[in-house]
Amino acid sequence: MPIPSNYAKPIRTSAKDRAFSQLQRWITDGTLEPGEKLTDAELAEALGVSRTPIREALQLLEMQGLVEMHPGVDTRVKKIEKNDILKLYPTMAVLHGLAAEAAATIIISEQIEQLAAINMQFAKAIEAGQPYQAMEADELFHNMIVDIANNSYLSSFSASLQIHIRRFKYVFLKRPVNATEASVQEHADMLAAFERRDHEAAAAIMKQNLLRPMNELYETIEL
Amino acid sequence: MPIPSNYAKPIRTSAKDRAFSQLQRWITDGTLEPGEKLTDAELAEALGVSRTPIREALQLLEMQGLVEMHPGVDTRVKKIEKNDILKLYPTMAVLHGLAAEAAATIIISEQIEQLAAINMQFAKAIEAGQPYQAMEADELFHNMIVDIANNSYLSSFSASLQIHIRRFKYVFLKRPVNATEASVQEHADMLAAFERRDHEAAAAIMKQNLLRPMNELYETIEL
DNA sequence: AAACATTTGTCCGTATGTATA
DNA sequence: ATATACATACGGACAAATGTT
Repeated sequence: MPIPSNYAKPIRTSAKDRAFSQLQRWITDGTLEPGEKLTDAELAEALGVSRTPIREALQLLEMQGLVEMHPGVDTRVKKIEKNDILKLYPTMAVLHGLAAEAAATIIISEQIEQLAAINMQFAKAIEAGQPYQAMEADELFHNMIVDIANNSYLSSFSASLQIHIRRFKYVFLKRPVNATEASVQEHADMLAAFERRDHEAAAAIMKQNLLRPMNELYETIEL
Repeated sequence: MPIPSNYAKPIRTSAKDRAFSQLQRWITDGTLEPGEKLTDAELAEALGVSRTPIREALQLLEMQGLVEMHPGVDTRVKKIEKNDILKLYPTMAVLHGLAAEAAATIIISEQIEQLAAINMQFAKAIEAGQPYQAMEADELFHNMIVDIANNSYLSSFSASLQIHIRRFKYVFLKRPVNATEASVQEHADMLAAFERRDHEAAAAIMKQNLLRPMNELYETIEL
């Protein structure tokens, strides 16, 4: 019996990893609310495992800043404030700005085409009024550039921030935010900068692509 | 009996925290070499605790990128390459650049004076040929600016990168690198930018203050 | 003030999985 | 291919610490 060649090798997923992913999702999408108490025994029963993998997952989430543990007292989902948006986005802006700058000098035309295709999906999702799909396409676009930059430290920080930003949107907007067409244009401009190997312009556009939505979001929430 | 007012409240430090700090130190200063195998049972005995807190500490170190765990196989100190310097420093540069930019608008004169005092200690250490003290003063200077920026995400990433950069120096140079007087001048220029609330200049100088040593270090190692 | 209830922290035994002979 | 040795993953019980009644 022929085995599909590109069959994903059965990644051994530990109970700890499953618990980590599940809890991260629940915290990100607001199922577990900010400030909510987390008892490991309870979560262990809910996920059908012992306390050990739950504890380990919680400790990792604490390091990621999604959970706060008070030894001997309790463990809670970390709170998040409106003001955090003014810390999350500028940090992401400089990181992705660096990613764009680094990517500009090593990106190949095939990758630029792929990015253009993703941007088209992004535009379609916006036009069709599908905010969730739009958000995913936008993240895909940014993540591909981060990957191309080939900087593991940058990638790690970016991934962590993306989780926090996603949570921010879900907690304060109850749904993915509507992306604007301005973002589509900025993406296109960025690709043009890539084509002429203009790393400074690419970085500047990338920063703008994050700081503009920040301001829009900030005004939306303050209503 | 009067109790010292600013007596540090006896922080309850768990075995896991102690193990984490100790292992992080050992990895950073090169006591535990890149690629070295880490057996939890062995470390547990060495630190006088059970395997549980060791395991937990190792998982946190893995998330920080200092350790790599291969389930069912082994756990090793993550390797580090010369090329990592070209990833570490630019990332730190944009983060600290943002810190300087943010700090510039909210820093108070008293803090600028404290920074000037730290910079003087930095200069003295260089002149006296004390590279370790110089490195510590330099870190103190940068960390104070990061603190002033008041961005927890930024602080977290910066602290993590600082560990990796320190490790890089110890692994490849076997000792703290000699800081140059150029750095002292850049620090002074930065403080001048703070005083006139010039956040753009502050950010630019900060980036330069990290990218210049990167290039010097890179050339030194390639010898 | 002291004992209690709750929750986290630690220990160690066992099961499971991987790589090697 | 099978067995064996080794290290990790998980589970459950116990200990310690905190805040409260």
